[in-house]
Amino acid sequence: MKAVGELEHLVLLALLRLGDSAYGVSIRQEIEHRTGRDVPTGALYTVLGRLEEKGLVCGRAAEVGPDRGGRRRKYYTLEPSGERALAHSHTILRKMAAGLEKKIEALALAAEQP
Amino acid sequence: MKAVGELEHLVLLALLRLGDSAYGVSIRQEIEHRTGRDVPTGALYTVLGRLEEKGLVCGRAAEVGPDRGGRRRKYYTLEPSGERALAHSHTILRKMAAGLEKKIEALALAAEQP
DNA sequence: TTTTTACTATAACTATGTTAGTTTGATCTC
DNA sequence: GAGATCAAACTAACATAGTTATAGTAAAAA
Repeated sequence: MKAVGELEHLVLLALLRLGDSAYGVSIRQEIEHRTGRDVPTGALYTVLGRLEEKGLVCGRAAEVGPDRGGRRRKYYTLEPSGERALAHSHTILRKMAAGLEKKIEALALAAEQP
Repeated sequence: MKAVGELEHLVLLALLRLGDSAYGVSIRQEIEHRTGRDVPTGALYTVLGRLEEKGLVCGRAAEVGPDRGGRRRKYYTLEPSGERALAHSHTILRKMAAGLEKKIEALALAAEQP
């Protein structure tokens, strides 16, 4: 099985987290608020489109628009193949980092210092 | 700070693990044995080259050749900026996956079933 | 009817990953 | 000492993933 890219990985995690309420804006916020990683909106929609093409996620337009103004949301959910891809990539990284957690945490702390 | 790619991430983790003894072949084996992810040798050398260009790792040719036959090894070590990049990418992923470990493990187990 | 709000979309580009080889330099066998 | 063969690094061309800058859609508010 193929491993997904870095941003794809984050988006799949966001979908797992958000469940029913995952659409462009909420996905973006979830990633940015939780990790601080900037996700340009264009980047997000292109990866969502590619994940959909690959059959890893499924997107459907909402019945009604947002509370005030605005285009219809498009909600995304994980497909079984998306769950597998996520689990696969996650597992590879976990295995490779196993036992290094302390070291990596020390590096992260060191990087914060002036 | 920029996040590194998926294979770059794995290579940086391998360097942290292997310390002094990291060169093309040992890096490849470390990743494959530990995770099962296939790393074509060509792919590995191109990412090592690119990580070196970016200043995240430092490569030096070994003084002597291998035990029997063969071209000189080129040993790689992490530069401070490489340690920071690794810690950064690792932390983003960790934050995004925090609290989902059980769910992801369940998905991984489900994927193994027939 | 113009502006503002809330959202999705995309083309063109840059960066990362892969494939299918080639090259280098040593040692072994004859 | 002329291949064979081993251990390793390298490369060009291609494929996939990520980013930028910008545009489009649809509704409510002014």
